[in-house]
Amino acid sequence: MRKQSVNLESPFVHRFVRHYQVDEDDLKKFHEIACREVHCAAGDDILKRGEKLTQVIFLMSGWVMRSRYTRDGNRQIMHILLPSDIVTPGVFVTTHSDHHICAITDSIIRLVEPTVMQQFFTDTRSVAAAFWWASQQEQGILREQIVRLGRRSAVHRIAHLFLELYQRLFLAGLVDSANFTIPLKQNDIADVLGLSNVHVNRMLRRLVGLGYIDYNGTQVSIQDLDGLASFCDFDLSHLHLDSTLATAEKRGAV
Amino acid sequence: MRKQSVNLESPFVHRFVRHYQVDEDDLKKFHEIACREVHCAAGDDILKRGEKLTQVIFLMSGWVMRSRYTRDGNRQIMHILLPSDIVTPGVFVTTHSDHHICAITDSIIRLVEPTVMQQFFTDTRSVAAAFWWASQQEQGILREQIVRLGRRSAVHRIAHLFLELYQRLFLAGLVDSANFTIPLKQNDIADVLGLSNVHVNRMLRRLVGLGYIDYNGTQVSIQDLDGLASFCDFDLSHLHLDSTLATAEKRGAV
DNA sequence: CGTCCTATTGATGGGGTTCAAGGCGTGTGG
DNA sequence: CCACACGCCTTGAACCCCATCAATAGGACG
Repeated sequence: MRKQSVNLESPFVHRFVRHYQVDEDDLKKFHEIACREVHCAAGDDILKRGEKLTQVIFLMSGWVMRSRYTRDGNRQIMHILLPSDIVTPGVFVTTHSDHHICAITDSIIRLVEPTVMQQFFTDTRSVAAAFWWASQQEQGILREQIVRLGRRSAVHRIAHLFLELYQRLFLAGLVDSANFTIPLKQNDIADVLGLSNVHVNRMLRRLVGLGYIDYNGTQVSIQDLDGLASFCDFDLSHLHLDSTLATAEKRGAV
Repeated sequence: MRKQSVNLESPFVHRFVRHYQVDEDDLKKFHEIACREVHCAAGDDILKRGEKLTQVIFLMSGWVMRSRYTRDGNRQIMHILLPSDIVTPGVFVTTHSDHHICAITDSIIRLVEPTVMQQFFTDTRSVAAAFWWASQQEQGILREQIVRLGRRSAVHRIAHLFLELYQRLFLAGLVDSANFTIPLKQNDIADVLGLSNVHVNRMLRRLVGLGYIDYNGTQVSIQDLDGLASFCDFDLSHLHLDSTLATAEKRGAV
């Protein structure tokens, strides 16, 4: 994994300072918190279904996924975690995980003791609020995923997913122009979107054919951001951004 | 809406005291909290998409839903709220709602000022933890909904949904035996499960034909709980119950 | 230079949608 | 008290999106 674009600062700083009203100095304290940093290789399980986790986990770099398997062996990827996301389902209550959490790429995660975390949250309320906001974002993304699966066609699902990933990478400061490296195989995309890998392939070809994106298997380049957003009925209200900030910057970045 | 079964105590008490380690006296304080109680009629909007809500809302009685509409007018019901659920997407951070919240049946909701709520949570940590747990449950349910939509067939989706609703009603003490009143039209079920109303009708008939359930449009009666659970690959780990308590009581209740 | 993994493309079939018509119960007004 | 309307359920028929099966191609890697 080579570094993408200008990412000298932590994705947390980018997301929470630039896109939420958190004081940069407060957030810096988060990086000095007592923790254990762990490097995961692509494919590593971070937390298996049924395991009980006693630490709060944050994703510093790399892509991670939450998934479930049905009895007949089909996989559903429910959510994709990007740098600056909270990996642990619950920050306070640690229950047995109801799903797998697995590294898609090589990743770096940070493990924090719940007591440390709670102390930090009481000391630094602004950051606590920011993580609340992040958790609201994840819920919004989950709900959007439900709409995608329930009421959108295959082409639209793919386009919609790409726009969401792009937007979230943008929030974390991991892309500047409208293209990004996607570490998902077509098979993975299929398992995110409830489709077959074959059909994902065909619809990807169609999106390219329509001129909306370029795609070569590892790199997604969105040719027509607004056009694609309109094509697949994408909007970003579920990310709970202040005003239209992100949209404005998004346009600026094209 | 006539009262269902033995529901003399609050659904909150039933859910959090009987199925979570909350002290009953602590939880009683929740019912004495400063609040405004509002009665909603079936069909009333509680919160429209885009509106900003400044109060924390709890559902005391009735069924409520979260939904979204796509550009072409299709509705996706993302989540169904039952008594004892938290209606407000976030307890602390109040953002603009990214979805509609609407009463399915006549309902009673309780509005609490965020400051009051925060004070209550700091005073009564055990209840704060319980609501954290509830919020984790909702996330688990959302993820389960994603699996349902992405990787299950129509019959299985319906069966799976019915079992989940039953289980949640059971947690809130709103059912005793394995049947319950379902206020959802077949059209609503279709919009929960990403199907057409026509196909929902046919698959409901099939479930009845297979002997798994009885269904007359308003009443669902599960004939073979374990058989149905096995049929549609249902398990309740996403509800984060302590041990197999609920399963045991479920069996006892049949 | 073979092996493995992923992408790609064709052919076939099925689960589910869509369109359309009819039935049934309930309420409502003449 | 009947007639009509309306909402919801039900059933049939045609069609289509997408899954499945299968075979080929194209790297990456040892």
